Amino acid sequence: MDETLTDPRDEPLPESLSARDRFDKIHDDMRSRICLLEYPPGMKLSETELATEFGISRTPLRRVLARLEDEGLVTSVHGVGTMVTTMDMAELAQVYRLRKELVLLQTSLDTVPPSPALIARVEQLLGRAEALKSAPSAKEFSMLDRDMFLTLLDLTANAPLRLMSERLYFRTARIWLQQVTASQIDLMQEIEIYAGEVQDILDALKLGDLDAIGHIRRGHISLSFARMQK
Amino acid sequence: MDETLTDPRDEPLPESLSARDRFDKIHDDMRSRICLLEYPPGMKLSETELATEFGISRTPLRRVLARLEDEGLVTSVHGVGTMVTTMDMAELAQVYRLRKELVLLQTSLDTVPPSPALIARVEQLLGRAEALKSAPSAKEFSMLDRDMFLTLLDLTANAPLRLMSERLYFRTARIWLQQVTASQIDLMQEIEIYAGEVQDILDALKLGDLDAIGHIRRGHISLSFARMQK
DNA sequence: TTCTCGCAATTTGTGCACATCTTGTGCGGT
DNA sequence: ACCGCACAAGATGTGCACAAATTGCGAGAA
Repeated sequence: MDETLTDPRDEPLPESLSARDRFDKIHDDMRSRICLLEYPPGMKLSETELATEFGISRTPLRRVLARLEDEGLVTSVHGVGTMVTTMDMAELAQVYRLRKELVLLQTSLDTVPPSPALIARVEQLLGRAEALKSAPSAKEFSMLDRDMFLTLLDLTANAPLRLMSERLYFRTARIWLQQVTASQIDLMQEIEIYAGEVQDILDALKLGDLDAIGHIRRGHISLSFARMQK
Repeated sequence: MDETLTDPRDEPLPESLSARDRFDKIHDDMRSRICLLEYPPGMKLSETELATEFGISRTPLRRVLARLEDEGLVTSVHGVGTMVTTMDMAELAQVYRLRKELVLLQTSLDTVPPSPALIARVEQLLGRAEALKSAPSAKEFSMLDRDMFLTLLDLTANAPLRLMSERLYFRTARIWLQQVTASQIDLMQEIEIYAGEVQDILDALKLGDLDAIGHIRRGHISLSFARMQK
C-alpha cells in the first residue's frame, strides 16, 4: 500500500472544517469504503492506521468506528480488533423483507410531489444506467444504485423513515455487490433489468404516480433477492 | 442535589463488568432517565458530573452520549454543552405516523407464535394496569407502557425491525409522559383506556390472532396521539 | 444610558500515554 | 511426539491534560 498519510482521494480537504463536519465526512468515507468492498467483510481494520491516514488521532476515529458498529457495519472486540461484519442469508433475508415494506412507505408516508429537479436527476441516472450497458462495472453499478436510492428518498419528508431506510440500505448494499463480484449474479442481466426499472420509475414520476413507484421498487427488491439466493 | 458519587440506584453494581456491559448499562440508565423526565427536554447535561457519578472518566461516558445523540435524545454542541432534545409537534407527528405503520409489521413480519411465558407476562402487565386504576402514577404508567412495548416486541423475530421500533418508541415516550405530567392529558382516563387495550391484546394473544393485535395497537397509537394534540 | 469590544470562564473535542484483554508462540515437562 | 502453561505482542478501552469554541459579563467610549 502507498505511503500517503493524508486522505488520498477526492478533494484536497479544505483543512478547516468543524469537528462535526470532519466526523460526518470520515464516517461517510468509511461507510463508502465498506459498501464498495474496499474493506470486504471479515477484514481487520487498524485504528492507528486509519487515524494516521485521516490525519487525526485515535480518539475521534474511534467515535466513527463506534457509529459504524451501531449501524452494524463493523464489530469491535476488546483485545482482538475491529472487523468488517459479514451477513448470513437468514439475516440478509430479514433485512430484505423489511426493506420491501419500508419502500412502500417511502412513497405513501409524508410524500412530497416530485420536483422537476428530482425528475432531471433521475433522467441523468437513467443515462448512467444506459451507459453501463456498453461498459459494465459492478462498482459503477453499485454507485448508481446508491445514488438512485438516495434520490428517491427525497420523495418522503418523514425524517425517521428516511434515516432508517438509509441505514438498512447501506447494511445490505455491500452484500449484494459481493454476490455480483463473485459472479453469482449475472452483471449484464442485472444492468438490463435495472435500466428497465429506472425507465419505469421515471415514467411513473412524470405521471406523479408515487404509489406505482413503490410497487415497482418492491418488486425489484424482491426479485433481486431471489436472484441472489439461487 | 445529593452528594453521592456512585450510582445511587438499583444494584450496588458488581464492580467488574466487561467494558461493553458497562457501556450498555450506563446507556440504558441514561436513556431511562431521559425517558422518565428525570432529565427533561432542554436540560443541560455535564459530562464531568455524569462521569464522576458513574465512577468512570469522560472518555467512555462521551461514547454513551454520542450514541444517545445518534438516537436523537441529546445534542452536543462544541463549546456550549450537551442538552436533552425537545420535539415539536411536526416532528412528533412524523414519528407517530411511522410507528403506526411499524406496529402492523411487528405482528405480520417474521412473527413468532406467542409462548405461554409471553402470555403470562402480559397477564402480569394487565395486573399492573388494573392496580394503577386505584393508585394513578404517571411514571409508573410510563414504565408499564415501556414493559408492554418490549414484551410485545418479542412477537417478531425480525431483528432490524425490533431495533428500529425500539428506537422510535424511546424517542417519543418521554414527550407523551411530558404531556401527561403537564395534565394536558387526563391520566385516569388514559389508564382506563390502556387497561382495556391490554385486556383486548391479551384476548387476541390467547386466540393467537396476531393481526388483531397489530390493529388494536395501531388504533391506540392513533388515538393517543390525537388526545395529545387537543 | 447604550452600544461595542474584548476577555475570561465553561464546555466539548483531541492527542497521547497507559491499562486491560486476547491470542499466538515457544519452551518445558510428560 | 504431545500436551500445557507462561509470556510477549498487539489490539481495544480508559484516564488525563490540553486545544478549540462559544457565551456571558464588564469595562470603556459615544
